[in-house]
Amino acid sequence: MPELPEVEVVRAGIERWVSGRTVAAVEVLHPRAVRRHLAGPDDFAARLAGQRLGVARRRGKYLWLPVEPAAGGVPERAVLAHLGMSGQLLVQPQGSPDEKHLRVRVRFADAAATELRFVDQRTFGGLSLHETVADDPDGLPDVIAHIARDPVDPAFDDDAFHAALRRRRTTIKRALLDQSLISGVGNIYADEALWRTRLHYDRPTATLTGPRTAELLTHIREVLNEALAAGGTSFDSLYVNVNGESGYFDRSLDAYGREDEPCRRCGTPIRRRPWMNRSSYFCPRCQRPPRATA
DNA sequence: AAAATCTCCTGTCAGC
DNA sequence: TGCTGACAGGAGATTT
Repeated sequence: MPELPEVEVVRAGIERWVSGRTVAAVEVLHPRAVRRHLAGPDDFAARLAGQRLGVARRRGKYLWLPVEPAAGGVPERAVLAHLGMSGQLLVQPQGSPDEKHLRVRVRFADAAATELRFVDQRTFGGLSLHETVADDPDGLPDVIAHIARDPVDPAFDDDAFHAALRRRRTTIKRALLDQSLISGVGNIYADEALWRTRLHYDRPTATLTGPRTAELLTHIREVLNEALAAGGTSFDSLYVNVNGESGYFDRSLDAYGREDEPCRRCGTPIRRRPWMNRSSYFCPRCQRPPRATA
């Protein structure tokens, strides 16, 4: 459920409360939470101890903390975090009761009486330590080099995105969820952006014109920025910022989760369709299905 | 080789 | 009351 706006809210909280601090000790309470760290939980904890963490960065739904190099220069390692479906990064007072699904605890070597906690009910998310892409000033972890830039990144290439859509033999919502084409968009904001653009989720990407792709990108950016301003979207208490608070963008959703409720443009009841082991919400009048799909 | 499908995981809720 | 199954769904792994 955390998509770009939710992860960005968390990133900002981590930057404020964690960046610049030095790790004292790491406690892994569930090995699955560090499974992407192939050398194992003990190695993860040992390599992190004593390291000073730099400014928190984000690409799409991934966020990371560069490990500050001892001798200056660009970072060579970074702590990568992905929230998966239900992951939370919380900054909590030391000694406050452990959360039920606490997976990793990071203590710091300073006087601030807070610690970083990774809490994850479904353990789809996790933490890991990686080498960075050579000479990357932000310390991009090598394992996410294949993740495309996200649409709020100034370096996102709109024309290249359109060319990629034309080249692909797939449908638009699949493409929006493909993080190697555009990152940060998940099921909720894909449905919202498609509704705003009046595009059906099964529209073949090869049929999109330049102006139509441009419109879609505009709406994607708008919905992401509006959600960010609202502190993110939350349907339950699973998505929270580092202080445990939920955003309120769910009140502003036009399509997602609104089955049988009237379309805010035309009044037609919003429909839900099973789609790729999840759901697609759309207005059957504003978002007409493509003519020639099988 | 690109595209589609499978799979991991735990909790909630509807229905009986 | 308690069981069952559907659903939530990101993204790497596997299959087509």
